[in-house]
Amino acid sequence: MATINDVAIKAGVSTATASRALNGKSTVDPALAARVLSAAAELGYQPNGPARNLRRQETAVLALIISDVENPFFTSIARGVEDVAQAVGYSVVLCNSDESPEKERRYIDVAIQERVAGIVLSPTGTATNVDLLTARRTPLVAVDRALPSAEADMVLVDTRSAAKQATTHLITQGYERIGCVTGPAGIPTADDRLAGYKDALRAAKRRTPAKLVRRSEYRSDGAYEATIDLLNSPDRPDALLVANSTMAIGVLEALSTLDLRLGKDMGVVAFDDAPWAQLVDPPLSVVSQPAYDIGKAAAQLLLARIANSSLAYTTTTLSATLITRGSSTR
Amino acid sequence: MATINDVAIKAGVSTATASRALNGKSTVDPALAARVLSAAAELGYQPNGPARNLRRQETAVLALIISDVENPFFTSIARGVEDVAQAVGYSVVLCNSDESPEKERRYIDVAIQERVAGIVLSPTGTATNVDLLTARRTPLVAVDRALPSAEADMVLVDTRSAAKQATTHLITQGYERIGCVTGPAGIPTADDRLAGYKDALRAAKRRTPAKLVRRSEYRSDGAYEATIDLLNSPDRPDALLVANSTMAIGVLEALSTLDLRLGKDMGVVAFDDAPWAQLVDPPLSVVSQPAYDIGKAAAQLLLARIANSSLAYTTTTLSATLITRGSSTR
DNA sequence: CTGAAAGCGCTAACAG
DNA sequence: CTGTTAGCGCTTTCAG
Repeated sequence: MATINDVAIKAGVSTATASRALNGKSTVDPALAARVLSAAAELGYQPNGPARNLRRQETAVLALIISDVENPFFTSIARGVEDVAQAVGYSVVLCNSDESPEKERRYIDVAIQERVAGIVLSPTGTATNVDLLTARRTPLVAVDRALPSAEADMVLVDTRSAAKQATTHLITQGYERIGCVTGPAGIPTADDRLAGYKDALRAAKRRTPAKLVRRSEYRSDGAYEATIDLLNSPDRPDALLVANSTMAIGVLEALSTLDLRLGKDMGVVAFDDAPWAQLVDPPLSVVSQPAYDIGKAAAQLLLARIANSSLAYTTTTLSATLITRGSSTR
Repeated sequence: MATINDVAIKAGVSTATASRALNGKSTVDPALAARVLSAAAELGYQPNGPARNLRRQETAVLALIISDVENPFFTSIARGVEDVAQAVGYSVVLCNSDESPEKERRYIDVAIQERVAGIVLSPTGTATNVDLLTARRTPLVAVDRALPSAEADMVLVDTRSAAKQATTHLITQGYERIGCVTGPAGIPTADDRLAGYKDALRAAKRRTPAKLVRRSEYRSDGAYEATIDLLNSPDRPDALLVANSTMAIGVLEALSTLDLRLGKDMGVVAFDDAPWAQLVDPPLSVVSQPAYDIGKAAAQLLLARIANSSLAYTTTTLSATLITRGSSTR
């Protein structure tokens, strides 16, 4: 594999000049630069990234560690990050922690070892440990879920008030016994959405019976089981707030299993406007989160911090939007 | 940031010994090794990846370049690749080419420059150029879509015969005028599925009117437009074969816009068993592809080739399964 | 079993 | 504007 030295020899210059020419430094005689460039092209020269990174002590790579590649919410974030990063010449590598603190931990290690310029992370939960990152002053932006330590920028969604709003909507629509299917305790979004749900019931002077709440992993099969269990309980709810779109799939499957009509027998509002939300009958009411914008904002913050590490840490909170469709109307 | 030299000094040994101990070489006095390890822990030592990679002239990183992160088919492949790679200590970085040959090209360059150990690629189409890779003998496995050059392993699906089978099913169900909504010309899967569709019509001695075929990008909005156009044409079909699940969303939206009943007015079979396929009413008939297994097989082939570059190139073809549900029954 | 020393490919002082 | 040279942090001969 051709090295910069090969290019230099072929162009009849020193490696330093070759390097300068290849990197577009202005301080090179145009004629020499042209020779270098064509020599490089002829040899099919590709710079050696590790060598360059070692020497420069920096890389133009961002790591994006997300908790579930199969969730459209996170892939939208990924596109936001990617678009911003690409525009300024950074590459993005995507890592899937799969809601597993160990995998997350391993990817954080890899990111440190590869000396990425910065990390966008959706923490798996309270077990997330970013001490390594803060100790090393690796730029970090947390998305979707807050980090206990404030040593990072964060881009969040006002998920609690959105949950409250969605629940209030269900109340207004005349549902009497509203339940909630949410994610595991310890995941901020799961807890916040549950809290918002309770806020709404409290504001409406309703009791908030623990019997109407179920938790499971953020997965459709878990949500299916949880919903079946909930709907078979003596005090079956007549509406549900569901904490994400993956879970919504399980919930809707459960309704189908039990032959309950969406909207009429069971009002449903779910977080995340999945691509299929309007295909079910009646269409699914959702809390739409600005996933792409989250990714964009996160990448911008990260790049800003890479450029200037002394910036104050910020928390950006974006708004979610309730979109009411047929599934929450009788 | 602590280097291996700091660790060595703290442990009172040479960097060579520190390196050996850290890498678990057997030829180190256990007592010294222990000293090194604890020194490393105290200093929070993290190896410098670029330096190691530079010296070793190899990395334990695989690149996975897929054409659409938002398509569940590709994210399933990603999980397959990841599970196999993780198990043997390789990391996987995911790159989203977004069906764009330029982005794909850029990511291939990045992968070469970072000297990844190997690449799993779902080519964007005929424009894909892997000459750089073959010239450098970078191990490469193509998934989902064949590469013209045979200088790579491939893991494919018998998509043409699956398309034929699906179309034959629609014929058997009594649909008279079967159309096809597929992807852009030049993308092998789009062309193969169309070819399989034609195979079936020919086998049934039916004419294959070009009027019943529409192409668009592999996206829901494109498929929506294409379907509206198709269904507004004088010879509206009464059934459709749809080339992937992203397009299926657009097709189903179009049916809804035109107030056509799925199954009854318009039979539909789509490729890919998306998570939501059973939620629509009636449930969507699909051609289910073994995406996770594709990823697994691809990673295994890639690792085998990394270990032994002289292996013969292979093409693995997995089978897709037709799953008939309500959307293809009157 | 351990240490000294070389060198992976590149960039950035520093001279000229 | 160009060349020489040092060295990024690590692994790996090669001696001892």
